[in-house]
Amino acid sequence: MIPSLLSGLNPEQRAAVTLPEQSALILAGAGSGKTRVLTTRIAWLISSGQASPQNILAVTFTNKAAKEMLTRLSAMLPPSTMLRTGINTRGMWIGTFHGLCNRMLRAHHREANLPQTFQILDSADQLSAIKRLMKAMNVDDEKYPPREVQFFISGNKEEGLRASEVEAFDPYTRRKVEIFAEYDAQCQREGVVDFAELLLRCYELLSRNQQLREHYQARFKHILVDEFQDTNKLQYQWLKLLAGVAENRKRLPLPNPLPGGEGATVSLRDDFSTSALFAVGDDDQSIYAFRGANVGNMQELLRDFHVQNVIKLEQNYRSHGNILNAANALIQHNRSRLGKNLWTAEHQGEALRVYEAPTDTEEARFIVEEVRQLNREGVRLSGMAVLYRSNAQSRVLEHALVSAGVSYRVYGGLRFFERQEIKHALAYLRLMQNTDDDNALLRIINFPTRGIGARSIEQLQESAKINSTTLWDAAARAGGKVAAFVGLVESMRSTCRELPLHPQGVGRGVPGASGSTLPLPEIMDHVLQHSGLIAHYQNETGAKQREAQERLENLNELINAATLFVHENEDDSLTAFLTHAALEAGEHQAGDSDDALHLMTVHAAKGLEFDAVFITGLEEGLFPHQNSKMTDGGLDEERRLMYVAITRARRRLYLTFAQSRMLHGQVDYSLVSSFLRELPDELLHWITPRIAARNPFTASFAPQRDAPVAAPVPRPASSSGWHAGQRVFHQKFGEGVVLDIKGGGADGQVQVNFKRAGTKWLALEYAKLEPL
DNA sequence: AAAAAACGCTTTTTT
DNA sequence: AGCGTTTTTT
Repeated sequence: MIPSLLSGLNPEQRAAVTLPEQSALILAGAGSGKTRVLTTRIAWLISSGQASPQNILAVTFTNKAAKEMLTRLSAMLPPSTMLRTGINTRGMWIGTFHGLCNRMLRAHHREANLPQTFQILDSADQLSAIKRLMKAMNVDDEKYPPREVQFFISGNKEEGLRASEVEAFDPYTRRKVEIFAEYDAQCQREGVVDFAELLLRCYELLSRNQQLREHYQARFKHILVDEFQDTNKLQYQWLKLLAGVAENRKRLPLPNPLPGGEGATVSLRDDFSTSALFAVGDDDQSIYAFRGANVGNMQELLRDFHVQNVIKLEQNYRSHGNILNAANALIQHNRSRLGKNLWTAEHQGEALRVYEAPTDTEEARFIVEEVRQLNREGVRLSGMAVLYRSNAQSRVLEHALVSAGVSYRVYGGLRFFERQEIKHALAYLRLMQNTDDDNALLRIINFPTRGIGARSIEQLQESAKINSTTLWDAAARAGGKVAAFVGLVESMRSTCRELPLHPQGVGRGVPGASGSTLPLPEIMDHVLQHSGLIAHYQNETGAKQREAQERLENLNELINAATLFVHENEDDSLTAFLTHAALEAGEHQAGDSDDALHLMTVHAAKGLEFDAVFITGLEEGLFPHQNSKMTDGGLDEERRLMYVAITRARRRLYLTFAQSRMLHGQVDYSLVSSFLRELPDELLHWITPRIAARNPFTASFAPQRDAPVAAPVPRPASSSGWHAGQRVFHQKFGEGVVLDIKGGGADGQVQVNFKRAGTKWLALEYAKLEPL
């Protein structure tokens, strides 16, 4: 049985899977069988009797990854085994950091000082809560942009800091700290937690409650972490705490000298942690530094856990040689890597195809053509992916795909549970369940409109403030239309009867709330009908009718989602569903079975693979993104992103870019991405003429001149010898592209986007621009 | 109070 | 360009 688990693994993979019960770091390159190693490790621990499912805690970054791990595990631990030894996957805890923390907080909500039915704020909810608070505090939102405050709060929480712990040396920061503190107080009053709070609260729960901490430390002897390079400081602290590592060396120096003195022979693991941490990651695929991921955790891990076992998985099973070589060549431009080079036993395969389009529309058209051609040649649509840096780029692609009749699916972007109509519907449910949720109340008190205007709402807020109660309590004391609203929610609540507060056991799934509750889909249906949401959209006419129709379909889909949820989950309570909606906003997708082309951002593509991949918009300023150049190490992160993109492809890879692109409502002209230039020439096959070898004056997009032979150095003293989109060279600033021209003649100016120096206005008279 | 129009702001990536 | 917010109109 065990041999069969290990068969087919290469020596390194096998070594990783069968490591002794110690902490380890597995440096797993793209396509090196990372997930396989992780799941096989778990299966091996269990089937060799070293651990029972209860001893396993596995952390992933996406719900999708968690699900896949579970699926693979059930396949690895055959049913017969499961029956004979009573093994199933139930005892394991597998999920995202947020999911696992949520689970712990629900189980110990009392100890964590939370209502059992606490709600989770997504980023948008959080932002509106902050805006509301700032208004109440009379904070100038010009001086303190709510987005920045949100970033400040979440950023600090992800560093493990509460407002009281943030160091503020200037008045500006001090004010933000005040808002931070007030915000937390407001969340506490309203019984809601944001994403970062889930983690921080769980961390604090474990660190303050010795009994609980020891319970979980004793239980989870094996902690396995996927995508370890993406963990932030707080997540790492959480892992250390759970694994029984002294969480803060500064305050809590390491374990007392061992009995027997320095040379005592006690196993290392017992010294530094109570559990074995098995971390799998790839520093080259760290692409979430922008939201606090700390690659440095890999180094810390080696130290804190005294890791002796570092195993590199460098054999790639996914891509052809040329693709890997390109990836390797690119990533070598990054400094401070742990060092790793992928290789493959596969043949070189074909060269990477490079295409330069005059416009983004043309780029899209080309891609669609190639997709169709490949499809005719037998490549399934679902085996191909079009990747882009930012979501905004999908529009043009979608347009081209629609007109060509190619079926496609966009991943990410506007998520199902983030649509307005869905959030409205969920807000009713949230309010019914937790009347303290002011966010939810404000969202729906006048939607659909029921004659409660800004004035009345202000009065409610006043009254709530004076009596220091929630808005709901204030509303309950009001009369007129507000009273009618309160009555409406009350009546919906009593019909659905989610009232009984069912106790939740430690670490156990919660069965649906006793028989007194209406089934979830019926609750949903009832609320949609009686809240007036359905009627509201049905009554929509004119220009908005189409949109309303779509919203109605989405609301209908919400009922389907609830039905599906009830079927798939043991805990089918309303709370569980609302949690699902907040934590897995992107999971719900209809029509999974169709063969459709994949459209997604590069970020979203991590962990996936395709026969053919298109990396689009390879333009300086877009990919690498302009903003990345402002931040330290930003360009390196962009390069890792490109590395991720390249390594998604199995057999064929297209790299495309456009000279001009409609972005934010105006046409942008950019140079080709520097990443493209970092790839070795011999790996590239230019479908359009290669840039470096081309004479710009003969290229299709170059200015058409009447006398191309004359004037080798055109001094544009005369009117517009320049046009937007033209490539130029400047003595000091180097290469650039003309963006705009102001005036003609001697005092004319041109705006140029320089590759190195950014965008500048130059006087034509002095700037000796040369065409390129 | 609701709808329409004007304004202006952003717009990288996401659990 | 699209979206959310604010102002104006009905």
